[in-house]
Amino acid sequence: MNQSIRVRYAPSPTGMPHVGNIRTALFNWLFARHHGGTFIVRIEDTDASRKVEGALEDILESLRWLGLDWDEGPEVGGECGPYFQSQRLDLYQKHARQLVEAGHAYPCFCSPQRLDDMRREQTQRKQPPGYDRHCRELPQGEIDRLRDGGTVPVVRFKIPLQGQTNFGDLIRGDVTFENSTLDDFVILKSDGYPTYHLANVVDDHLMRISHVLRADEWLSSTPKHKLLYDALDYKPPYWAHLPMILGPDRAKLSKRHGAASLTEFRDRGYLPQAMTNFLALLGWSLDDRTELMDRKELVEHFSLERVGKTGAIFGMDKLDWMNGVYLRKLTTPELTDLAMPFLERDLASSIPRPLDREYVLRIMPLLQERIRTLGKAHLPSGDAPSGGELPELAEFFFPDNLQHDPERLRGKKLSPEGAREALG
RNA sequence: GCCCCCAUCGUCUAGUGGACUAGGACGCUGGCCUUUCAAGCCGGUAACAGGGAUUCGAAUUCCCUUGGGGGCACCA
Repeated sequence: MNQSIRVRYAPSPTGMPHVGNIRTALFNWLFARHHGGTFIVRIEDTDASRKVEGALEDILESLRWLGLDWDEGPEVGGECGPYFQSQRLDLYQKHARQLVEAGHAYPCFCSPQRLDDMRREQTQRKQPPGYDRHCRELPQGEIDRLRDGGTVPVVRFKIPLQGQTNFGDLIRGDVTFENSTLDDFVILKSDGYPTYHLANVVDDHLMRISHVLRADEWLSSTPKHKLLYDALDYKPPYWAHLPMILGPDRAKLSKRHGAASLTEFRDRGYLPQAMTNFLALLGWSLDDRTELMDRKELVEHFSLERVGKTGAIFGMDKLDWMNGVYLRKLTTPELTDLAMPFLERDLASSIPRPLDREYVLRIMPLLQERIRTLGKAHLPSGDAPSGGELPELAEFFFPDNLQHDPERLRGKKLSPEGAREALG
């Protein structure tokens, strides 16, 4: 047991986790398991307004589905709890206060209106948008006056006016930012909640996180975090920014990419072992030929050194192929058990329910070698069907539905009667 | 607009100065097998973004250009 390796997956419950989010969770989990370390789940719910009902359950369910068990976090607790940031507000407030007292942060009374106007003007003049540090050097008397006047300030971090901030990244190498390009970001909002930056740094330190494995999109906020660690006199963790998973249009994965949520893949009939294997190969590889690996092999071989730097498009074709491979690895009874709920759900309604498992078991060998998913796509987004959906292929063997089939089957010689005959 | 990151087949990738006439996989495609389809097996298609530099020798090192992505909120 390596006591020093502690990593976390820190999702925000603002929606369904997509494959990019879960790939990050997977890499953290693989890294922890490979090193005999600890995998922690922490919920970053510091924005009440963006909270989505059911998102938390969806996140945990996605992790469970893939078998990514966590050692500390929701439902299991742990010595560094609570694991919901909304239950740790006093800690962040204490740290914010401490930073103000040490001269690393300051209260800012600027109104949202003023900030908005300022940004709009900067953008118009094609200047980089950023806070103008209006409140950075307010005299104490002025601060007291504004506070007494009822304005609740935010707390901003003081970025050094000169110099540069440098940090190492296990995947990217050395990265340097000019401090002049960073602005005095908010660490504590006026409602008393911390922003991501503060909460993240405070918690990673308090939870003794050794390695921060997160998506590339965070790279440009890392200098802020580094500065925060320095100001707090905390030792920063090792950073490893993972290449992003992109949509077919090469852009960051988002809601409009439809089929990206994990539970949706589950509902369409993808196997968790196929999903895990496929996701592991997005940004990581073992060598020049090994592709099919089970959970145990992935844990055994995973290493940060073999994580790439290039963003990867989430390509459905290969996932469909791989799912078919895993489907074929199952024994026929195993497959039948997994398939029954999907058939009950997706077979034409004209076929009487409940389905006869014995019959399904008999036709399954004919289906197993050609299916790619267990269910049908139900996609409003209109994704192209994979062409290997079990219910569609299985309908051929249910007489009630025969009249609809002839065109769909490429084998023209085989009659439905012949098919049933072939079954013995 | 500014800052940061990245750059090998359509896609996922191997490759860390010579073993590269650039390897594997998906996809596409030809064949075999097979009563059909599929699966399986065998084969084919297809890439080092461009330009300089370093070197006896660059996919591999450096610089520039171009391209792509990400970030720049009292969101994470």
